[in-house]
Amino acid sequence: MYPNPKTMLYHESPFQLVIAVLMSAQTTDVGVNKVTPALFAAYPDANAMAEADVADLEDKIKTIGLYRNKAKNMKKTAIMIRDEFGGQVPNTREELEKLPGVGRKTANVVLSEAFGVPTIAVDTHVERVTKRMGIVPPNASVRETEEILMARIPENRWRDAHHQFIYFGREYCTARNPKCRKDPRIDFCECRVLPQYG
DNA sequence: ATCCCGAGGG
DNA sequence: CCCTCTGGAT
Repeated sequence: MYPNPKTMLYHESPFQLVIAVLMSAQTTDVGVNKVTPALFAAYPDANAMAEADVADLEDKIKTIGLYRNKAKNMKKTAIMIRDEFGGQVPNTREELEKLPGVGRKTANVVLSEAFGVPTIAVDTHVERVTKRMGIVPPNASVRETEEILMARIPENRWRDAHHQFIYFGREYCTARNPKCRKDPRIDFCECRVLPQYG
C-alpha cells in the first residue's frame, strides 16, 4: 500500500522545498500548493526572496494559516541562506534549524527529501496514527515519538514510513470521525471503542 | 503554556 | 458553528 511515497508539496529546488515546508505548518499541503506557483514565479530562489517586500510575500500567501509569521520568516530565511550559507540550503539539521521558522520537523523533511538523509519527521498525523496504533505511548513527546519510531523501523524505511503514516492519517485514520469506526474489516483499532477518539 | 491564523470539512 | 491542517518561537 501507498507505493512510492513522497512529499505532496510542489517544489523545484531544495530552497523551494524549505519554503514550502515552512509554509505547511498548521496548513494543508493543498493550501500551500495553491500559493507556491505564483510565489516561486516571483521569487524562485534565495537571492530573489531575500530582496522581497514582506508585504508582497504576505499578499502572495495570504490564504494560508499563520501567514504573517511565515512571510517574515521566509524573507529572513532567504537572507540567511544567501548571506551565511553561500546561497545553498544547508544539509545538516543543526544549520537548518538556525533558519527562522525551521524547527526539527521541517529540518527532518528537508534532510530526507532534498538530501537523502534518513529521518522520521513527526507531525500531527504521525503522532496521532502511531499513538492510536499503540506503537507509541499516549503521553510520549514529539521527540520521544521520533526516537521510538526510529528504533522500531529499519533505517532504510524511515522516509517511506513517514509518508505512509501521513497518507494513512489523512485518508483513513483521521483526527475526527476515523474511518475504522465504520469499516467492517477493522476490529482491532481502539478508536472503535475509546470515546476520546470519537 | 500561549500565540499565530485562513481554508476546508463535518 | 467547531475542529483540523506535514509547527515554531516566545
